[in-house]
Amino acid sequence: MDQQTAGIRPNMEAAQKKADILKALAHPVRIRVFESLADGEKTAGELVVITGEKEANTSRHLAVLRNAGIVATRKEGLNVYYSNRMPCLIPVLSCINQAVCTIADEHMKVACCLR
Amino acid sequence: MDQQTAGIRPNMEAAQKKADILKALAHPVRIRVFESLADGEKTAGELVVITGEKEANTSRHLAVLRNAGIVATRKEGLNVYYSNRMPCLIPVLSCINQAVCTIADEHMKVACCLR
DNA sequence: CCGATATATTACCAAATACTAAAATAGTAA
DNA sequence: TTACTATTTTAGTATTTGGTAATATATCGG
Repeated sequence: MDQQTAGIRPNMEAAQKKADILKALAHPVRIRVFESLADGEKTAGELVVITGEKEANTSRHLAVLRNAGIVATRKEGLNVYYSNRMPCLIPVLSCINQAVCTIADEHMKVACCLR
Repeated sequence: MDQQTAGIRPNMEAAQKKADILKALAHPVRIRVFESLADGEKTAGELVVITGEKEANTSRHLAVLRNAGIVATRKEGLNVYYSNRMPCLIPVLSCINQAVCTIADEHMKVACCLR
């Protein structure tokens, strides 16, 4: 059945997988986490500070990123270090930011992202 | 309060906006719609066929894309034509696809995206 | 006006997601 | 062992999202 469906709608399965990655990134806390990992691994505790969220909440968001395969973890002593396992997604967020700016510019007629 | 918060956590507002764009894309039906608009505008009816979903459901997904500012609409007679208003997001989906392939390769130890 | 067609919206329910407090796990060190 | 720290998990609830059927809106051709 899966193969037949795939024959009829070849992009369905792929679209689902892409959606899974996008969903994993589609939360402000997870975006902030992921962006902050661009310059190197950080412990869960450091990420709690960066997000400004409660430990449990940050931990759950980290689990989402980990389950999606976007970040890797490494345990050292008491600490768990998180790192970016999918560097190709960094430019994606820049593109998204461009889109945000395009929309903002159209809405407010002001240049919002000069840099 | 918003400005103070922005001072403390400068990326929060931006992260929220990026998340809004990502969320708008993070659904297989919407991904398929958006990808199919890469080669030109299509009517809502054509998109219903492409998605294989019920009209009402496709329409709701189209509304999500429209509200996010990702697609534009143009009415001509009875038809509503949808078009990509954010072409910069097309390469984003290629990058996402790369990520999907990376993860798939790691999981099954098979090259999945030779195309 | 009418009926037909294309699209959008509403109302409703089920399922998924987000946040919190509390408990559990795991490592370290005394 | 006990105590302490870092992190994760569980359980609870609240909010959001997704799908469907029914209804509504809009445009065209008589």
